[in-house]
Amino acid sequence: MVGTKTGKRKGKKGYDPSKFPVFAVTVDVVILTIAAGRLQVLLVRRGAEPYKGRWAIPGGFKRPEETLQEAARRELVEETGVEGAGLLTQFGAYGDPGRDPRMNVVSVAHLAVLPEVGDLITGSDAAGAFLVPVSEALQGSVALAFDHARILADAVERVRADLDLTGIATLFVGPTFTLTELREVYEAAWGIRLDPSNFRRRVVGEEGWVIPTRRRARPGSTGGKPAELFRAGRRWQQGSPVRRSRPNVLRPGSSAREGRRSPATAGKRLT
Amino acid sequence: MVGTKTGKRKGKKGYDPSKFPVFAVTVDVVILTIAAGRLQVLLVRRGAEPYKGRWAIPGGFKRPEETLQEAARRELVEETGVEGAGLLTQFGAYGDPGRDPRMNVVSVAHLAVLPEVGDLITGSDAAGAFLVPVSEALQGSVALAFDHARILADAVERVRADLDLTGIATLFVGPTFTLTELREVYEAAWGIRLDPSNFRRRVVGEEGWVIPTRRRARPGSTGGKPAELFRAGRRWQQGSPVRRSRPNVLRPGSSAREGRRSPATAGKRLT
DNA sequence: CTAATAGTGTCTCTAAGACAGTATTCC
DNA sequence: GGAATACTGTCTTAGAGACACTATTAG
Repeated sequence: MVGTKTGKRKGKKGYDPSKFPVFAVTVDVVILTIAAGRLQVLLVRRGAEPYKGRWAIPGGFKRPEETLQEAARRELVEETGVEGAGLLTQFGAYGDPGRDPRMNVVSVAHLAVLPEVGDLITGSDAAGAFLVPVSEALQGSVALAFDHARILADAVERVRADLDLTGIATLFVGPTFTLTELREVYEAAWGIRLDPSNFRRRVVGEEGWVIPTRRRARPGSTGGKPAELFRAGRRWQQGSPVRRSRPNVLRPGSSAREGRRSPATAGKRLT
Repeated sequence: MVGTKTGKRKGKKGYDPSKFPVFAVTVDVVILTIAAGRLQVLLVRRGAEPYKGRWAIPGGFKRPEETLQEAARRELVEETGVEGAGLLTQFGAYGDPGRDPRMNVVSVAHLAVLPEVGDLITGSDAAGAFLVPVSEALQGSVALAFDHARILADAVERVRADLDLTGIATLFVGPTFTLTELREVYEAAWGIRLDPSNFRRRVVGEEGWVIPTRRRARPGSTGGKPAELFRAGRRWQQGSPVRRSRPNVLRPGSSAREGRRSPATAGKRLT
């Protein structure tokens, strides 16, 4: 319990500016990607207590001479070997008392989105890094350390909201992509089906979202017409062409759990 | 420079778990309210350096035995006398090196929304608390300490986004309110005009948003029909009935600065 | 009375969604 | 050839916005 080497309280009015409680500050990085049509998270397995036998979100101590984002990027490389994560969005700070039994620590959590994770290394104090489906990590079939389940849940909530509001969807796909790949980002993250033709009209029918390359993707082993390859346009900096349809909550005559809407293929839950 | 009493680095692989850099952790609270039809922020004026002559967002040191939210609530009361801020949303952590010249500090910023601030006290180390229009604070006519201008800007951005996605609008109004009061929340925060009749239809025309009390508000000194008073319904827990119209960015033939849309009273910029 | 604010009714138009049909590949 | 995937075109409908009109107050 190193963190209890705190400053002393001074009277009832607060703290003397030169005496204050000290904390460790860590940066955690939730790395999300889509593989096999599912949202996956990169977790590390650590040997030492109190992590033993549990999975953790990669992270480590912030240093005074670096920003939070720089610290996140450094820890990411050190622990997992993942480099060049284009965007690191900070989405929450976690400081409940006792969340780490070893010390007083506040963790600042970041979200990184990648088209794919490369070769995973075994970092300094990580006994291994692996991709795990988000659904499994959240449903408890994968045991997470400390409050990391809550952090992961918040990260997923954030990415779902950001798909509505930002161009984060394009970070899940590579430099060129097919419209099906892009559509599957929304489908995997939101857990819904989107009509391919309506999706195409929304994205291609307006300038600035996607720029056609003159190339086509090779069909998979099951055949099919080769899909056109696009690059992301500048407009993603302003938002997203696709919006999550407003869920039919609290409608009289339909339960929130199973909304019975007559016009609805989109917004339909996946099974 | 108290914070430089850091732990020592160990080799090139990271930190020894028992030796780590120590930080002060502060919680800052951006208190927003609407007064005179404008979004206003509660700022404190502090006497001592390096604050001297500058305004600051209220806040103070987190203690190890409390959560971040508890710390925010405590500091809020101590510094401004504001109590019962229903909701404290955390929206960011700030840890750039040197952002506070006195020590290594990471600040976790919170957003509080109130229908009105009561009597403002002069807290422990605050030389006074005052309401300041957000526009003035952001345009620099009010000098803010450290990186507080950026924190405030992030807070405003967050509340704007939350108006779309959450029931935060109801926190700006009292336990009962008129539809005009509610509409003015969106108008003040988004800086747009909304059509009163369409706003009414959207909010009243669907169950669960507002519950009529049988009372009416007294008109102002300029007369007018007395407005019906409502309570907030449960549905605000799921979202908002009103959505910001998608800004017409990058449309061919219209600049982002002055979109010339034929059908548009709503979404029109305020002057 | 007039000015001001609250509230109703109705029209138009856009964009989302449903879905039938065509094109091009793999096996 | 058939199955699978990509893409096009069209119809329907919900909802946003515009706006004319009525209702009720202060002065």
